[in-house]
Amino acid sequence: MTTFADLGLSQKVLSAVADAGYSIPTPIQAGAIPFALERRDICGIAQTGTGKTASFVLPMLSLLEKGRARARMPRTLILEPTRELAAQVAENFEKYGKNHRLNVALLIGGVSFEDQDRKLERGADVLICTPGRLLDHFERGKLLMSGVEILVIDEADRMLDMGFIPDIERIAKLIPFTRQTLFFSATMPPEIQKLADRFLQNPERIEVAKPASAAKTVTQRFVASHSKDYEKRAVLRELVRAQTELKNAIIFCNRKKDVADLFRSLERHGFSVGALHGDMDQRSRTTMLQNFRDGNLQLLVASDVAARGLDIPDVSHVFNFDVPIHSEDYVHRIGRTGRAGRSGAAFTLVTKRDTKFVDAIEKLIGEKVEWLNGDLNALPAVEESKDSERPRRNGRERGEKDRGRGRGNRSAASHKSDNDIQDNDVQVIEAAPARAEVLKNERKAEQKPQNNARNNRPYPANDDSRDRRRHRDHDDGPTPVGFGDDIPAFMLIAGSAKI
DNA sequence: AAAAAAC
Repeated sequence: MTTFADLGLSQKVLSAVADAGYSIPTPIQAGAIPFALERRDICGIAQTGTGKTASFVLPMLSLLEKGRARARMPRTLILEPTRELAAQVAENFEKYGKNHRLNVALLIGGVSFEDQDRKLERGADVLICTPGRLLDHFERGKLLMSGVEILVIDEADRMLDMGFIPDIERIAKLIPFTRQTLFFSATMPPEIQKLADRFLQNPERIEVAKPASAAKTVTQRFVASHSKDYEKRAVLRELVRAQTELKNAIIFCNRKKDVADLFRSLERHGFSVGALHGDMDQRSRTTMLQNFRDGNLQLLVASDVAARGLDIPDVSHVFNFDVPIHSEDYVHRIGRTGRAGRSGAAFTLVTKRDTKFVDAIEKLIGEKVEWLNGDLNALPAVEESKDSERPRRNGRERGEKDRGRGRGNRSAASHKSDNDIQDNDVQVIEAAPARAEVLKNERKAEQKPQNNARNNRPYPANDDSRDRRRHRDHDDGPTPVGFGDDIPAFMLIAGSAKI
């Protein structure tokens, strides 16, 4: 059997790999590493979860042992489609490069130029970049690409989706054509093949089988829901609470706004939850992801920025709050669970307007997905509850009224949009006649300009009350935002004070 | 019906 020692990697690399606990390379690693070490171009067709990153990081480390970087003249360049992926590759260089003295610079947007400039000035052996920030540095004259010996283009199909190809072409023109190019893509449709032909010279093509199709290890279920957001949120909460084996979960929404809304709603309902989408500031993105990885957050509400490539081991559940519009995204999303042969569960909320996307998904995965509690036809008509003649005006959960812990008239004006979300969650379940008003509120909330400070930082970065909150009884009802469990006494007296 | 990425 092939081991890492058979691939021609340097001792320094081998020892770091051994320290990380690996001895047997994955197929893409066994296939790509020997050719990469011979300075051949590579066209790798591999999905995430196949060990693709190490298949270029390890040989690059070996090759970089000869020579040193000069100021503003990086020796190698790795292009990634998202900031998180770039950061992840940088972590791989840390891990496997611990016996090396290489300068690695992570050039991504959303963070200050200063540190990045300093690293470029000092001479970077490895640049790991998102295209926009790299070109930004280049245009500011901080960077010469004429010394680049190895270029890695990762996730090429996704780069194409995201419209990065013109940037990539531009960058490639700035690098000597004598370079070595390592090109990776999860899929190889004709337009990607054309790209590969342009960037690569006599490449060695390595294609690995898809990891065991998600259908095998992931239990998939559709869950019928009415289509209003507050109804979907209620269905989701029930679904999450009903899971006995839930360790942690990613909840996908199609839109950034819905990520923010659902995050706030879940947080207010006492869940241990984080959020991740591309309009959040980079610091929050990094913190959220780290906290989720570390187990400090149980749920992560995310846009498709988290659907592919991010290495979050051991996610027990995936919930699709929205049915993805493109069926391939469904496969990527549920691929976040059931990794490495472990079992996983994926639930998708489906409303009447989603039927054609659901059909496309079933066609793509080649099987019918079971419904959890009956399909859309079994969906009861919108419930009317007994105390519907008394629509609630504040954010108190059903059954909470005797607890003396309502939010009173707090923030009636100051946190309007937050209250709208809360109220909708509650009112509509209980009070169908209040629907007209609720709809009006929802519309108002939607028209309200986005409050950036709030959206970008769904919670204060160092707020450790989250950790305590996850141990709360989840049926406790809404938590006043910003206090965690440390609620000032005066707030516990219903309706006592305006804040 | 979207998301992602530069300031």
